[in-house]
Amino acid sequence: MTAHVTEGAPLRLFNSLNRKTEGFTPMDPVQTRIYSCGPTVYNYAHIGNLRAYVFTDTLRRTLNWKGQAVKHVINITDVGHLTSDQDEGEDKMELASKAMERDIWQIADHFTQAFKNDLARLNVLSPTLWSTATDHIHDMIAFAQALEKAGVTYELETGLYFDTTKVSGYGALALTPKEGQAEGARVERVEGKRNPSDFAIWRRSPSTGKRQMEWLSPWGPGAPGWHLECSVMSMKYLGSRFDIHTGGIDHREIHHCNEIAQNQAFTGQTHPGAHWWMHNNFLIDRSGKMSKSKGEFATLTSLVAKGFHPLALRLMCLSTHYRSELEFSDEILAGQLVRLKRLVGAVSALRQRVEPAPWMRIPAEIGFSSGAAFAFPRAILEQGLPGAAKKILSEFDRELADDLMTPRILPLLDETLHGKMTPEETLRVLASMDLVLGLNLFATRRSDLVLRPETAPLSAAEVEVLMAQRMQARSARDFTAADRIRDQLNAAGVDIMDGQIPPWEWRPTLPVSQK
RNA sequence: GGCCGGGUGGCGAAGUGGUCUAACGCAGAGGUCUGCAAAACCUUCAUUCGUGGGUUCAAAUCCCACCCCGGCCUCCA
Repeated sequence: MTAHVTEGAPLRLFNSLNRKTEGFTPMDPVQTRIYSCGPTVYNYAHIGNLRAYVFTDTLRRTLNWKGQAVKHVINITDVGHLTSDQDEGEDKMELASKAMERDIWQIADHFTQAFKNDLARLNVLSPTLWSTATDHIHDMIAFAQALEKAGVTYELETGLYFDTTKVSGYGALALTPKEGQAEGARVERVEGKRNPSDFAIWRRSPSTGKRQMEWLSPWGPGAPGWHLECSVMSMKYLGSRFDIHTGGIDHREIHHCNEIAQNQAFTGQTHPGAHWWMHNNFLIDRSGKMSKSKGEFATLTSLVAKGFHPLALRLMCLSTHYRSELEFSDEILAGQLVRLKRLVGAVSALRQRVEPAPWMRIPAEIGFSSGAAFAFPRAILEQGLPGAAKKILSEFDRELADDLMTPRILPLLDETLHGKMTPEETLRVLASMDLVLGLNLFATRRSDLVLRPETAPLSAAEVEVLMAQRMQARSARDFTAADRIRDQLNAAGVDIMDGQIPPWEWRPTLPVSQK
């Protein structure tokens, strides 16, 4: 086999460290190492959480598409962290455990599975490795001991703390001056902390009670600080220096600064660990349903219950650059679903006109990838394509290479469909693009995207009965009766499409019901 | 309060000095098709870029002020 590197525009990625878009050069010429901050599994992921993994997946697929294999690690935080700095020391995991009347390990397992299931529904490829925090407690203790030995820690009643003045350039990633921050403005101070930015490495269990999750340590029974696990697990699996660390933009100012400080103290070097620190922006819901603390938030499951297919959310995420805020509403999502239905419908129509061929196996095979480059599948798909196809693919490549400009890539799908290529050429171009977009255009039929809203007043069987009655009326040219049934079905959230297969479909539920 | 980022058509969203009378999608409008619709397809849809000043031959893009929105300073994607 020839080289793994595929020709194309040089990949440029935005690095939060210097807030600049830089040319990407992997440390290992054929494999890129990526670590993504994963969820704390004390509740279901809301759709804003999920945006982060669609971003990470797009990054990873882009590297694969451009010829890089990836070693991708996502962590699962199954250790509870404080809901507040109150002394009770109740943490999210413990609270969930009480609320659901199940032990904390069951809680973690339940929400871990739910999270992985959400990612699968969004067609997010599995990472090379899932890394669970509780599997690495002793690694964390050893790491914390090393920090202690390096002289960057101090002990308080509440645990072991990191002295952020002991590393040079603390907080550089945050771009904020250490002075002028209003410590205590919104937070209860931890008594004895030397600097406002100091953070816990090990949280000692309160003397008043035992946590469900606690471990013995040189600092007494307790639990590791949240920032510790990412340093430990990324270093364990990807080495003390790796290529890219991703996370939500809310991690940029604190969590990742702390992680960098730990990495620097541990290695005794100024290198932050990862070369690129990349952050996705938030998904904004003006209706205020993105706040877990208010108890109500949109999950993928709640969208499905309204009749929205998960891939519509994926398309929605891709319609905006990952560093921009994305406005969310059911209406916007409904628009994305329409767009996706049209794309899938167009692909299906083209497939009717093309003889089955070996290359058609490629889209499905990608789903099993745990990090391999897409050089081979791309070569198969793109072999012998005409100049027009090469041109549009190179534009696709150019936009993708420019810090993952997915919003400028989506129009190329339409351009490809409207182009002058043969059906097979068109499909092969789309298949190659979909290796990155992950919209699953080839394995999905329009009817797969149509889900019955839970609030629908009719069952599918009841709809079929009414459809048959309407068909009978139409045959008898009794259009008054036929239209009455159609009105009834429309009111029940069913759209009728005579002459199509299938001849009707569910419409997602929108807040203010409209057609 | 401090520090970041943003405000582009009905909605989402590209565009950061001239090719912008501003990509693309959704919605809307007109058309083809249809018993009529729907779906699909075709056409159309911002002389204008939060507000007010300024710089420049030239600004959505640079500068200043103001208004609004988001993030971080606490766990959070």
